[in-house]
Amino acid sequence: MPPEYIPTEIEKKWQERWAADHLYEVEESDPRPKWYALTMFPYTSGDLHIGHWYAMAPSDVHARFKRMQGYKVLHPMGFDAFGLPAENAAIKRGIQPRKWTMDNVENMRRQLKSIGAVYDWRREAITCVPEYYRWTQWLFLQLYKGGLAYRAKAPANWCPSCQTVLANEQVKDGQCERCDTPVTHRDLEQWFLRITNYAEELLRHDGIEWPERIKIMQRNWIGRSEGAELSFDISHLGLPEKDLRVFTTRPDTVYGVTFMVLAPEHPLVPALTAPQRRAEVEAYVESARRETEIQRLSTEREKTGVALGTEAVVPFNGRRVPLLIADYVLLGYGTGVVMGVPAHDQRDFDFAKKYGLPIPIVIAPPDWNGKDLTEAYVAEGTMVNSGPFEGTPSEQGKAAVAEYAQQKGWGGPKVSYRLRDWLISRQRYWGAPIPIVYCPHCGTVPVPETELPVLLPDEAEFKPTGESPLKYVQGFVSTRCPQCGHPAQRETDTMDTFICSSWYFLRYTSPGYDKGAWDPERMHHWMPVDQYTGGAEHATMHLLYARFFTKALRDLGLVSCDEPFLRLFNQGTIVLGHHKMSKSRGNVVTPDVYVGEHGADAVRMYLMFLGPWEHGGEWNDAGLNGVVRWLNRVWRLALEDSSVLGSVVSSEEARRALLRVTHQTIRRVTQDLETFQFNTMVAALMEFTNYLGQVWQDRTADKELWHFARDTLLLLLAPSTPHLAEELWVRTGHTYSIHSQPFPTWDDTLAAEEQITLVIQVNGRLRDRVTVPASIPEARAKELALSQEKVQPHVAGKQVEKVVYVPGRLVNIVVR
RNA sequence: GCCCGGGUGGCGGAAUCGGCAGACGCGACGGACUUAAAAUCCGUUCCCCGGUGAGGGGGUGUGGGUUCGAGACCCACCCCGGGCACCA
Repeated sequence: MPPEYIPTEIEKKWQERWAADHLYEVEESDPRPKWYALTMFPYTSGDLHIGHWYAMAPSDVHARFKRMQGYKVLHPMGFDAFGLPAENAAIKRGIQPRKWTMDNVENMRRQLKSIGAVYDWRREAITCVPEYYRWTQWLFLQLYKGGLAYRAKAPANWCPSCQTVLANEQVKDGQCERCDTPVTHRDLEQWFLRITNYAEELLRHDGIEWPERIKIMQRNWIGRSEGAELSFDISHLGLPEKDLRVFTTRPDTVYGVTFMVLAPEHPLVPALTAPQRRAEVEAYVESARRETEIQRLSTEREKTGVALGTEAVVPFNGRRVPLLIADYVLLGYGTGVVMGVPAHDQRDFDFAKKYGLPIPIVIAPPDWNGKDLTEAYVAEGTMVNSGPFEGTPSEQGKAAVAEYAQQKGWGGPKVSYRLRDWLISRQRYWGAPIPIVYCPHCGTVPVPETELPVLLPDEAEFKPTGESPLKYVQGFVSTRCPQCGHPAQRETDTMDTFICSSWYFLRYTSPGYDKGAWDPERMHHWMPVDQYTGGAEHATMHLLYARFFTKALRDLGLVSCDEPFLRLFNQGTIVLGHHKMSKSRGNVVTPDVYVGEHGADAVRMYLMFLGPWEHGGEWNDAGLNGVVRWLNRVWRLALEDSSVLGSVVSSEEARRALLRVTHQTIRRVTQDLETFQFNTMVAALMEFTNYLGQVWQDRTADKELWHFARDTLLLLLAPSTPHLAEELWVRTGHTYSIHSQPFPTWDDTLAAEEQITLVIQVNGRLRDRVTVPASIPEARAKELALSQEKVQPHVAGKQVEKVVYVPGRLVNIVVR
């Protein structure tokens, strides 16, 4: 009787052995080619759920596969540890955020180790420890010195529940990305990073293999529009500003402008408001400010606005047009002012109808009969009532008008982006303090690098006041100006945690390095990341920020690559009750129970077998049994006493068949691993096991051949079920460790089919199948097909029109 | 509204370049072993007609089309998921 498969025992044993032998620690001096395999690090929520495993187990399998293929694989792990939940725990349960977070780290590290992954734990990075955020602050200072960080007062997205501002990327459908609370607006002095400087480069995804979907999302997010900036004269109002500039994608319609609309928050609104209009305008501005993002962005709502009582002059035709404000105009896009062309823009059309403004047609539809429009005509046409451009096709008119404007000094061609600068200030406690001091004499002064880190004080009141809790920590706020030594105050906002995760992949290359954020040589050695895996929900947040950071740091001479992540794969999400698992929602399934019962190997395998990795899906453990049963079969089969095969002389045919199936399996498994098609890889391994079971039962393999096939199975299993494979490898008389063995390679000649099933159709309908040599000549195949008994009734008495032959597949007899 | 994915048995899913639809597994049903159960092993399992056989017909969201041949390609539509959305 072979011993029983007790996963928990062997898993514990091998995990300890691998750690003791430093099996998965990688050194730069290792001469093998490098492979940097990275999985998005988890947030320190407290418990690893099955969704985390779904992200991490298959990516570890891929990393292990690369390892066996001869790469030295850097596959690090760490913790995204700053963030609001730690603060909420402090408020709710009176636990200090640091303690709450570090306890979670302890627990999650233990859970992560149970996966049996190749993580090199010496390289662990935890973003909330001073040794890490010291360099987060240092990087902020480099960006500041490079002119990429600035402070400005602007209306910011405000989450009333989180009591902090949010970046645009963190607002989804007008709601806070974290807590789904409707977002409002606040005017605050905030720190921004100039991601817009990189808009054009971020649009290009040169040299990186990313899913098309993610690239499209990023392109949509950046939102490049070509058009013109045109100026409208307001010099007659006697203000310091002599013109109002607008961005438009339709400069060809400028002769149709009949009004202009400013965003209610536009700084020129007070100056442009006529005294008799002031009360109404102020009331409107106030109501617009109070609206939530959702109300304001609703496209269903009727357009509202008020007139300022002043006018601008369209320089192209001298028309005087009224100035208005309306909340459909956004301060943050373009110049915050739009030209109203009611005939050729539906929003302007609706607005003009409501307020009784004229709607002159300046782009004639091809079949225009001179009548008024019932809706805006937004398609191409011929320019009419357009001065020197009369008769120009509108498509050409766009560039022509922009060009003309440039000559006349009324503006010119312009590209505009939807992307805004990244707002990084947060009125929260649990984050990296922004290393800035405000001095009454010297103004905004960066903290000297030698004084970093600016330590986050442990004691703070977590009252949700809308201001950073740090504001009330006197010992933190009160400081001296690094320049003049006079009493000064520290910035009390902390940084968006997405800053911390914008460079963690760089820190992994040289953990513990204390002369900089990373060791330039080691960073250069490992970067860029060869394979990144993680959820698609980060398309326009983390993935965009990390690319921006890399490019900005490259321009500051700190990073040696243009892109951080060469290849990207997005696994799907495991949901429960149609919701993403999250601790706050309370729908988490912990893997610990399954691991305790069936072992990590079975859970790893099952997660891969569920379906295509990119799909994710509803969690259901019903099929786990099947994987457990199979692994037990593998166990028993591998440990069968092969000495009983000593007398077997396998036939040449059986020999070739086993070799063929083995090599075909190596090919299938290898190709599936390379393309992340884990589910079909598992199926291939199951089929191979079934086949070997049959071979064993029939005793058709001699001992040597059996050992070859069995060992191949173990080697192919090694990335997926590392513990089981190791145990069986050693038990079958091999030397530890299977994970230092090369991955099997296949021989196409041996894998080639000798016999094929030739499908015989009549008029495309299956009538028979015959087994024939793969090399069968076309004439013979057709002849064979026509002579088949089952084919006869379907061709008898009919005219054979033609016979289609697809080599290696089928013959289709077309009859009439 | 616009832009991406996707829709295949009771379930998860497979199907290379247009060539045997349903691999692999779950579940279910039947059987072997057992005093019994668990475990294990064997068989059946898309639907309909036919006798439970031989055989035939239908079938990959719906309706058309291209083709010797369509799950895959084209057109129109329905549904589901994701992204963007008053972006001038």
